[in-house]
Amino acid sequence: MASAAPARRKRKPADRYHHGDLRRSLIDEAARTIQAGGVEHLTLRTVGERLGVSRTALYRHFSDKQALLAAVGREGFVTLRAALTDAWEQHGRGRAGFEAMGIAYVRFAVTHPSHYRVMFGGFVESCAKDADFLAAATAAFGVLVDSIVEQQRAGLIRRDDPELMARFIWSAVHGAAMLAIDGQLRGVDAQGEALTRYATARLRAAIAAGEAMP
Amino acid sequence: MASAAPARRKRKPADRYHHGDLRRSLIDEAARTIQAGGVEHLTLRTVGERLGVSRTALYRHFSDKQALLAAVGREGFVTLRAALTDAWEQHGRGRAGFEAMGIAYVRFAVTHPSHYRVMFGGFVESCAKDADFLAAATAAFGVLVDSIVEQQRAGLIRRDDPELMARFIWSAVHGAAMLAIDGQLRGVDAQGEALTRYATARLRAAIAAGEAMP
DNA sequence: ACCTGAACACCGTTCAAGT
DNA sequence: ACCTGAACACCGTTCAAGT
Repeated sequence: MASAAPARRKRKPADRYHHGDLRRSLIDEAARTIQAGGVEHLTLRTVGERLGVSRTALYRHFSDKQALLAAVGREGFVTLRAALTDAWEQHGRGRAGFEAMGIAYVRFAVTHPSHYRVMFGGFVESCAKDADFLAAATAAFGVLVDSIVEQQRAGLIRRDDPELMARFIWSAVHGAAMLAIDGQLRGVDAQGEALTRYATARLRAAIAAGEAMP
Repeated sequence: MASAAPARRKRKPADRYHHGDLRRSLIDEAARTIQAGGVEHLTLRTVGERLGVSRTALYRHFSDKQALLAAVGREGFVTLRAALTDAWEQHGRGRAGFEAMGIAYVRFAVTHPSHYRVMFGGFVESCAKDADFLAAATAAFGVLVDSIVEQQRAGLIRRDDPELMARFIWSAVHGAAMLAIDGQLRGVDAQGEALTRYATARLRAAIAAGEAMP
């Protein structure tokens, strides 16, 4: 990353025939490229070149470009899940924690826009194809569902179907994140902070405890 | 569209040197291809071939592929705007109309998933580049803002900043649409109907008239 | 003005061959 | 097992040339 001379690869340890952990390196390099220039700038040739490896070496570790993208997306979901869990637990697993989750979610999207697009943009064709990708996404979603169940038990929010509630909340926050990323929020509030604040406040009102709706 | 013989183009009227309205045909054909197989299946060569035209003829009408996609996306926003206006007006410009707008929105996305993705997927690079695209998107958004202002005047909903309220509502509905398109809503409710119904009901509660929040 | 055809600089992917 | 190098079938885009 910080190496200045591009054509130099003559160090002793790195020059062995077998690359240390090429799979890991490929994912990292792909993620870096995507973060820097968007998915459309990711080419297998460049990523191989940057790692000092043939452009077909990748096929030992991934079935095709899609699979590499799926792996990148999967890691995004792992990171997102960690961020959500953190927010929820650091803020007392209650109303404040729930709001913090929403803010953390949008912040993740805004700071990793291209990564976020790989996760949701449909680049991973009918995600169902990649089991790992789907599992990571489901796990991230699970954090939200769990927090909803917990709040229901504490009498903080309505007792509607937790899955349905989670989808609704996710929709709203995901939508805010997308609008922020897409630059639809021009001028003031380009980062979507005001929108996120307003959205979490209104969502709280929307799901406040009351009679259940079966 | 219904022509069976592929290699036959010898009819008298269609054989003139100048194509009738190539720009229109290009947009239509591109939209058709996208609807059928997704954006990634759109190639300029095929679209030209299908119209019986050189693959470079397109450059007389669009600066590049991006510009063609922007035109397709623009038309999507025009259609969406019409659908929203219809729903709003056909259902009495009130609470029912507002709900109908949400349902119409998700229905548009679900019935034109690939088209919807072109509009929001970031394929049109930092949409700001294409003025027509942006104008059409803003116009569609305007229908929502107008309906909010009208409902505020009628005392039906809170008097928060209409733009902010519109962004919040849009976020929620856009998010539901994306989840439905992405196939994240597997099994039951694959079309997102239950989610949309629940979302509109909860959103109504979220923005119900009350003390304003400046 | 509008369109063509050849050419250019790229892609992802395959496959026999190397170590 | 892991990687290479040449080859294949594609792209979008350009540009001189045709009508």
